[in-house]
Amino acid sequence: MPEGHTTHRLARQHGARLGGRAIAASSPQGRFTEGAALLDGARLESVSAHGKHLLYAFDRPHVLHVHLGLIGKFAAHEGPAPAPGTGVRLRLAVEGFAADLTGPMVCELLAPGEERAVIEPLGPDPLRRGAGGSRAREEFARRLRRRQVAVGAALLDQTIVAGVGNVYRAEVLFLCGIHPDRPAGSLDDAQVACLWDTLRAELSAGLRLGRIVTVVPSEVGARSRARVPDDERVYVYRRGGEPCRRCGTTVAAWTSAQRTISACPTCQPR
DNA sequence: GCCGGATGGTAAG
DNA sequence: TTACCCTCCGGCG
Repeated sequence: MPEGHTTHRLARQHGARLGGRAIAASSPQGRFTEGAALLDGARLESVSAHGKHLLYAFDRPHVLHVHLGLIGKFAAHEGPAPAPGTGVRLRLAVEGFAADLTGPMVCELLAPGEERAVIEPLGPDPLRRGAGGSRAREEFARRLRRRQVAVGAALLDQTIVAGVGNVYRAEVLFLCGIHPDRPAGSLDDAQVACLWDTLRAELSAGLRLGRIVTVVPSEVGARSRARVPDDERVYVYRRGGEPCRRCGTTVAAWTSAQRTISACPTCQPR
């Protein structure tokens, strides 16, 4: 389930449980054997998330770069770690905790300085420190308006905003009442501000809860986000053909930026 | 048991 | 635009 809230959650968890300690690194699957050998026994200094990218700094020159992609996962094992499955690309372990990485799009070691090439192109990340300031919001607005594309496509472009995926783009556009096919350059200041503020709020909630819940709890009869049932967590994502939770209009679905997007034609007028 | 899609991204045609 | 990579899981027979 990898959008930005997932990487930031992992960065926190791994920083807390593995940081400051000597790590046992291995590649049970065998596809990262050399990298794991270079990290084995190193002390983990810090873990940081930049959009969907994770960077692990050690007391060694190389930096571990992980991108989960669509299907990558980190499984956490508290206490004695079980024997790793054959699909585990990388296990990072200390006494009492192990993190098993499967199916990542990227798992590589970067030479000193190479992290810049990963981080520099990224747009502002709504979950990074400083995201609440005016500078980050203005940077988002600048990058969004610079491009002559539909706002639905723009939100998936990691050089415009980092960490947004297919769920949050659909949900945030619904929450702001903006049709995904609106040209990004046609949005007014209030709409751009709404997008940024809503991205920050929703990704933060996802980070806190560990799952994506964008519905206002009272609208589905729940008392808090944490209590919203799994099948009522979102307004429009993957709900094409079903009635809008707000107004009952049939939710539309089509393709935008090579991915399926959904929107309510009434709540999100063109 | 097989097929296809999924919260992602790139590279080739 | 299409193909492809990575892994798992649900739907369908």
